[in-house]
Amino acid sequence: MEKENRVSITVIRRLPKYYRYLNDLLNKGINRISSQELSKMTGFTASQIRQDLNNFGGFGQQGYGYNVEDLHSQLGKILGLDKVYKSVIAGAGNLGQAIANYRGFQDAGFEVLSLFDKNPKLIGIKIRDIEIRDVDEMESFIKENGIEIGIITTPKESAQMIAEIFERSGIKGIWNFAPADIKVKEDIIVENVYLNESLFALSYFMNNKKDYVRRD
Amino acid sequence: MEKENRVSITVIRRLPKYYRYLNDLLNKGINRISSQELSKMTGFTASQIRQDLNNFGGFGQQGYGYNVEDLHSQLGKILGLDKVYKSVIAGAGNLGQAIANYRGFQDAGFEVLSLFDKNPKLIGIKIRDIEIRDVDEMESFIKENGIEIGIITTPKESAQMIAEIFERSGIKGIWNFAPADIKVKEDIIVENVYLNESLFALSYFMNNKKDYVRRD
DNA sequence: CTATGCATATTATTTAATTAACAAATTACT
DNA sequence: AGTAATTTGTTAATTAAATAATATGCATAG
Repeated sequence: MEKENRVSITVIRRLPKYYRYLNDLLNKGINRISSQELSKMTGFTASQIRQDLNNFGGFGQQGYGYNVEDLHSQLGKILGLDKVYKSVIAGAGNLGQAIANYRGFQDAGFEVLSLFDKNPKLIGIKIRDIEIRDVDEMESFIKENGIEIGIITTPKESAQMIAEIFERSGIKGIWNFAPADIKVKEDIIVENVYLNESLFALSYFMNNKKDYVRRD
Repeated sequence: MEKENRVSITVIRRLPKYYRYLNDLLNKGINRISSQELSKMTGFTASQIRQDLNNFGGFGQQGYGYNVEDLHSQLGKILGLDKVYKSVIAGAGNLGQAIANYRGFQDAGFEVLSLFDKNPKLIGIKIRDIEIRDVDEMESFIKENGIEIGIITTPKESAQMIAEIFERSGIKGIWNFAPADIKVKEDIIVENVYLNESLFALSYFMNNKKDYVRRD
């Protein structure tokens, strides 16, 4: 029961990409797609695509391919995008505001209920109806509103402290933009976005073109 | 000559992490480190760390370990961080401003010379001495100033158009934040930051804890 | 209603990545 | 100085991932 066949991380990281392309197809009104066509779009091999999808069940039909709408909705369920998540953002600087402003997240079911900051100049300001509150109120806000996701967009010096508030408040997942490792108890899911690491990789490839293979 | 032993992407993506930890050690005044200690810090196995580093040469010493300052500087060179890159940002919304504001990039040698937008309300405003200009001037600005890196923080609808301006202007690398695949000629390095994919992965793991293994 | 071709699901194979093992070099201790 | 304890570089073994192959089931055309 413990070690049921877990889906590998490499597969999981590809799912959002499939989802995005299926969404594009849906918007174009295309309702049928083969793994071969998906391969051309995504750059992954057809074989890999079929294997990836079969981790979660046989969504296709021999001789036909995949139904775009069905596969899109199935992947949405697998990714948990059929639910609505309540979230808060710690750090109301440009990055925090950028995330609060981004419609794409809202549309995918990630609702930002409040931003928090310690800068008195920011407190009280609203970003698209979302109020910036004092970080001292964050813990009680999270508890009272049943917030599940905490987003860290503070400088790295504050990241751990914020993470601990999240932990105390019962947050289930953390989306961390600070270039620091945060330590919280194991059952909290932490997804890091290390922008500097991405930039450094760009820099590396610019200096070592031989190692570069384009991946979308 | 063509297929000299290329370093695998998975290795390259770990280098920035090593670099970051070494930087931390440097700031702490620690001048010696073993692969085993690095393993504890980073979560990678000691064996993997030694193998990764040996792709680029033997930086360590048997019985001693690695000299922090030396390894840090070597990795910096490998990543191309010993140079200064001139860059511009297309899209002066919150995200573009966040990047322009972020000292960390500046410190790593990524200099933002200008932001560009089509919104007349933004044009002329300065972010930390960096002026926002009309996107119509972008091509000539890039050419005149020898800009090497173009950063895309526009909505996805404009991303391809911006990428084409970058291509025409002789940009060498593109850091793309728009959730869209951009098509440019093969010798331009493209590094994508797909924030929605990261968020979807977080969502997946929150719904499928069994598949989650923390990776820093 | 049947035959042909298409495209999946699934298994086998190959390739890549990770981990383990160990000889050689160095440090640190007695 | 001599010996035990470290710790690397490197090769070998193992595990994981990607690709290829193939049998099966549907769709479509006549």
